[in-house]
Amino acid sequence: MARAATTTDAFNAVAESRRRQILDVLAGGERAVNDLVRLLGLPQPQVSKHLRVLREVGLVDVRDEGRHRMYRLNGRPLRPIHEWVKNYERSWNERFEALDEVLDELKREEDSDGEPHA
Amino acid sequence: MARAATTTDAFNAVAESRRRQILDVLAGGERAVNDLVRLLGLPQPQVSKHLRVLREVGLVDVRDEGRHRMYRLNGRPLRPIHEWVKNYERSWNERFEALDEVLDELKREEDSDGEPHA
DNA sequence: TTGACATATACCGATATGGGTATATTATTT
DNA sequence: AAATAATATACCCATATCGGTATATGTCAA
Repeated sequence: MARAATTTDAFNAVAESRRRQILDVLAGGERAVNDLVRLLGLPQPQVSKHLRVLREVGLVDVRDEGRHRMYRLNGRPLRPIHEWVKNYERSWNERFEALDEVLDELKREEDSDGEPHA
Repeated sequence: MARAATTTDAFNAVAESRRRQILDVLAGGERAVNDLVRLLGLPQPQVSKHLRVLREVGLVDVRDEGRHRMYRLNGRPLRPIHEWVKNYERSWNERFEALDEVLDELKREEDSDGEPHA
């Protein structure tokens, strides 16, 4: 087996920064493909391919409008990411890190227990 | 170019669910590799390889303790993920989605403006 | 020193990827 | 119907991946 398909997960789909950029643009409202092409400065086929991935994981919805295809954000599949990562929020708090260092200190003392304080 | 290296980002590193599992275990405290092997039921080489990736993106720290290597969580690199994804939080709120539908409704009416109501 | 334990790495295979370029598909205007 | 615009897809390539298995490295014990 190789790496999990990009279409497996929102996790995998969103690992690509271009796709995050696309979502960031769409967060400002519906857009046609060419708008995205212009705004992101990417070749059109790439944009279409990224949009396909995003669509397959449900992160965007499409709507036909004349000869345009309007893509719209659907953030729902991002929820599991948020749920997962938010549990780690405290781990980058300063207070937590301070506590962490204290624990390190204690651990170090414990390690050198009984040895002379060189 | 192929897909971005797993060691590029926390985004990429964490796209793999096994690595998320490892972090979840380490959230409970420092662990030796074999502990992780037992707890996750994965072959040891795989665990070591995943730990390498996590180390390279700074998500874990290592400490030598005798013939054990103790791995510890460092959540800091997850912060950008949290920062990014939290901006989409409102997009899966029910209220927001309700608003969204209203806008759809308006858009549809606008589209059929002037045409006979078939 | 020898042996046992803990961990890391090397190697192999299959696979999906992202980028590029060309072309197909579909819709619109004239 | 023909030309044009908007978008999707088909190919090709190079590459890093994960899984598996074997082995190297390092540390402690007897």
